[in-house]
Amino acid sequence: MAEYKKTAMPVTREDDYPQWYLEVIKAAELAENSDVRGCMVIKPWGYTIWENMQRELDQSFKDTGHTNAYFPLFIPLEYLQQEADHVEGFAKECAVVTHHRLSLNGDGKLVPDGKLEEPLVIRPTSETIIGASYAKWVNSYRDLPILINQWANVVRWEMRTRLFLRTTEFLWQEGHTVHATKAEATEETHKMLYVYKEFAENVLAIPVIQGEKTESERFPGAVSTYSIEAMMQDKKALQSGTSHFLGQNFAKASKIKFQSKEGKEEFAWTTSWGVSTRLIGALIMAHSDDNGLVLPPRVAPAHIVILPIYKDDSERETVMNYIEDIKLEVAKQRFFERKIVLHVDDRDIRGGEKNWYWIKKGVPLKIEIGPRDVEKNTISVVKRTDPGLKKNFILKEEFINCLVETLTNMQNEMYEKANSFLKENTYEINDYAEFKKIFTPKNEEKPEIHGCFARSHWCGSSKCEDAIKEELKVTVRNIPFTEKQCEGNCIYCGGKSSKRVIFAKSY
RNA sequence: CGGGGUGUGGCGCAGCCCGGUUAGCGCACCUGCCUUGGGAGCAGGGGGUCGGAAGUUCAAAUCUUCUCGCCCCGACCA
Repeated sequence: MAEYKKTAMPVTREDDYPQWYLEVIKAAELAENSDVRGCMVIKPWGYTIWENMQRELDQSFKDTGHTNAYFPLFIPLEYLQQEADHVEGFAKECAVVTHHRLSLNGDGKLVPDGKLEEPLVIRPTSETIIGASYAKWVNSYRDLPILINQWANVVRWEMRTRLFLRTTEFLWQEGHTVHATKAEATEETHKMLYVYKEFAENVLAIPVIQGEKTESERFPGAVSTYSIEAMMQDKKALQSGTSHFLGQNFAKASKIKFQSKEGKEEFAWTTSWGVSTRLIGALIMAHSDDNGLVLPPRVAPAHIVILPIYKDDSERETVMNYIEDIKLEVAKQRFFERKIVLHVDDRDIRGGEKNWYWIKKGVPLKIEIGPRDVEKNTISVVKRTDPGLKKNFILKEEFINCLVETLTNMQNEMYEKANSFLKENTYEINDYAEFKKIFTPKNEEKPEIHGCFARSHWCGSSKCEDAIKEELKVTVRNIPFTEKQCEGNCIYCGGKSSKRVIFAKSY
């Protein structure tokens, strides 16, 4: 079968990557901009992906001893005030509630009324409000550790927004833990980063680089911040999850104190960690192609879509009966402990249109079944991961028997493909001229896909970091755990360096 | 907050400079026929107080003033 001449997306990745990203979201019906500036409506297909992510992550959190709870959306202004760096980091992007009532004015317009004595801040993150509770709950070393997660929405008043990647309101989970010792808190920070790494790689099929953030990219108020960084198809980095070791900073701010075994009063050690709906953006940009969304089976809202083909009622009955049999067989199976979701699209629209609709939505397996298949006991199946979207006619039994294996293979292939891409676009760069060349687009007006993950030496000074950022918009994504100690010279100033870091452009 | 742009059925646009029939086109939508294994075709149909307010005029989508929204570029960011 010939390759498609035309792609389903009006623009390709090569043409205009940012535009392509928006088209994929639109075509797959993941989300849309709402009337509220900077906020998005997550549509059912997109939200189901999020639910699938939530389920997997939530299980991992439970497996590592955490439980869920819920804390208020509103934070008293004074709470936010308690930690100096935290204030500085978040103050300029906080939404503030100043009134608690609406009244009709003379013109019949609703106006805010009932001014609050103390304004309330809508949480940009919850360290302070959760800390206030923890301060009450913790008295003795016997009360520790506290291992709590919350699924919530947060608001950060951003200047410029992009669907899923940066919106004013977004959904996330934030884990907040309290420990008696520094070592235990440090361990927790790393443990949860690893949970994120495993999730990204095994469930989302996105390879990531674990590492520590530099001082300039650190969470406001944290002692150290760690991240997983993923490479998108335009070779830019996307921070996909973060874990923070907060030391005793927030414990001091919120007065989380306990009496130790030795009877001494001590401040506790805290951590926090989170991933957000941004991961959906990562998913899109890591796997999708010029025909739309491509989803790893483990988070796809549906694994299989069946398009029945018939001309009249009699054929319809034959085909639908055949499909019923397949549904029964599929219902018996599980893919990673989850029911296999099979959708039959029997809408009365043209076959071609229907066909493309599901390609754009990224369903892993698309099956067409017509009278000829019923006769021959076959089905026609197209794997979304196949670049040519080739139709394969196989026996029904073969399809049923190999279903889980097929999905597993697709999941693995997606990871391998993304991993090769990451490897092929990660270079060791030691010379600034070369560094500059690779990070400079040929077309400054509308930059083409360029750049890479550069493994380069860095002296550790934020001056060099800032200078590179200023000149090339390239930053240190993180300092990977896997980088070995090795002597070298800073890519920018030539000063001494003992380790390579990952430089890249980022979202 | 600085610089630029733009508002006309659900979406994308034309018309505006030079006021004048019933404001048009493509896509989408609805109905019928026909089709259905790679994005159909034909016929008919519904939907707009032209972002808002004031003004000029016999007459305003079109001219004037004010106002609001949105988009892009810069400083900030998971």
